[in-house]
Amino acid sequence: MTVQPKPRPGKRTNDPEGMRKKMLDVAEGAFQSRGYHASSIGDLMAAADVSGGALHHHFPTKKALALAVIDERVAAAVEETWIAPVLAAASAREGVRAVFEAVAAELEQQGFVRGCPLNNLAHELSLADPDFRLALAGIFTGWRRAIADKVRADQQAGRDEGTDPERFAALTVAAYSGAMSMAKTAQDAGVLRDCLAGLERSVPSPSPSQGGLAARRRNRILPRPRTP
Amino acid sequence: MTVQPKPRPGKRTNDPEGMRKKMLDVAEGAFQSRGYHASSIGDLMAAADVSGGALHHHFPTKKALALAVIDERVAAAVEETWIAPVLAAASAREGVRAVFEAVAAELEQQGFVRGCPLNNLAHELSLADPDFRLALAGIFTGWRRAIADKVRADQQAGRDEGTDPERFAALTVAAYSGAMSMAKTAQDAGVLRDCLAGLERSVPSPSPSQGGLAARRRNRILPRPRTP
DNA sequence: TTAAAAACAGACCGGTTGTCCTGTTTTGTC
DNA sequence: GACAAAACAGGACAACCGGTCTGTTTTTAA
Repeated sequence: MTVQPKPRPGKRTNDPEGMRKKMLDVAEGAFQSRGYHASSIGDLMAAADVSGGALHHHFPTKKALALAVIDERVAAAVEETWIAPVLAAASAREGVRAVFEAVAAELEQQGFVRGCPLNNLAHELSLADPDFRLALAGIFTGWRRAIADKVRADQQAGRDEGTDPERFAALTVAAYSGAMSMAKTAQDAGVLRDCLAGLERSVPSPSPSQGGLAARRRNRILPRPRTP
Repeated sequence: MTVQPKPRPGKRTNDPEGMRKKMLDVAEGAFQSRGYHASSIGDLMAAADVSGGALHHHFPTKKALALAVIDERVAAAVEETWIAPVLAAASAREGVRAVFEAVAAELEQQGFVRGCPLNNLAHELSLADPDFRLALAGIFTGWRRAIADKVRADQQAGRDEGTDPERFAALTVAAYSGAMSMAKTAQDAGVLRDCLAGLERSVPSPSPSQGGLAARRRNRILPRPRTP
C-alpha cells in the first residue's frame, strides 16, 4: 500500500473533474458491495482520500451522490455490459446468450459475485425515495427496450417470427436479474448457466451451432469466502 | 390513534411468546418495506410498543432479530406462497402459472409493490454477513428444489418429459425474482404477466386449456404513489 | 494586477444508532 | 410463603451519522 508521504501544505492542484470521478469510483464500488445505507460518507471520504469540503462541493448530500452514481455509472454499466453487446450481436437471442456466458465466465474467473449494480440499488432504494425509484426504473426500461428493439429488427429481417419482443425482453431481464440475485446469495455463478439453458429452450433453436459443451454446469466455485 | 392511557404500574402480564411474535411481525414488515439498515431498533420498539429491555431479552442484537425474521418469517412466506401451491397443483407448470397470476392479481389489487421478501433481504444482507447469506441461500435452495421435485414427479407420471427439472426450477425462480424486482421499481405488476407469458412458451403446451384471456397485459396501476 | 469565483481543507454540531446496564415485576417450583 | 429464574422497564452511553460552517488556496475573468 503506497500512500503519499505528506500532502505538502504549500502544494495543491485543483482537479475538479478528477476528484469528482474519484468520488464516483469509490461510491460506485461501495454502494454495490456494501449498499447505500451501509456506506457512510465518512468511509467514502477516507477511501477516496477526499476532504469533507471537497465532497460537499461536488455532491451537497449523500442522496445527490447516489443519484449521480445511478445516472452516470449504473446506467453506463447496463449500457456497456448489456445494451451494446446485444445490439452488436447477430441476433437478439445470440446477444443474450453471449452476455449471459460472458458474465458467468467473468464471475467464475474472479471467484466472487457482487451482484448486478442496478438490482442491488433498486432493491434498497426504490421504496426509499421517489427520485431514486424513477431513476432506476428508467434504466430498467431502457434495458428492456433495447432488447425488444433488437428482436423487432430480427423479425424485419425475417428471423424469429414467433417471438413477442416485449415478453422476450421482460423475461430476459427478469431471468438475468433473478439469476444474479441467486448467484450473489449462493456465491456461485452456475445458476446463470442454468437459467440461460432454460431460456434457450423458449424456441426450437434454428441455428446449427448449439454450443454443446459451453452449457455444461460448473459448480461450487468459492475460492475465498472472506469472512469480514 | 388509540394509546393505552397509562401502563398502570401495578398491572403487567408476562407474555413472552406474544411479545416475540409482535416483534417479529413489526420487524418483518419494516425490513421488507424499508430495509434492514433503514429500520432502526428504536423505530421497531416504538412500532411494536415494546421496551428496550424486553426486546433485548428476546433478541440480544439486531442481527439476531433479523436472523429470526429470515428463518421463521421469510422462509414461511416462500413456503406459503410458492412451495405449497406448486406442490398442490396438478403439475409444476400449472402451479407456477397459478402462483404468478395469484401474486400479480394480489399486487394489482392492493396497488402497491413491496417486492419479494426473500430477494429484498438477500440483496441487502448477502454480502454483509456470512450468517445472513447462508440463511438466505438455504431458502433459495429449498424453493428451487421444491419446483424441481415437482417436475420430476410429473415426469414419473409420464408428463413433461422434455423439461430439465433443475433448469426449469432455476429459470422459474429467477424470472419471478427478477420480475418482482422490476415490478417493485416500476410500481407496476404488469411485468409479472409478461414474464409468465414468456415462460410458458418454453414448451409446446400439451394441455388444451391455454388460459388465453388470462395472459393479457394490464398496465399502469399506481393508485397511490405515496411520496414519503 | 486585481477582484471574484471556484475548489478545497478541516473542524464542528445536533441528532441518531445499537447496545448495555441496573432495577423491578411476574412466574414457576419446592 | 420463599426463592430463583424468567420477563420486562427504562435510562445511560459511546460511537457514529450526515450536514454545515468558516477559512484558505487555486483558478478564472476583467
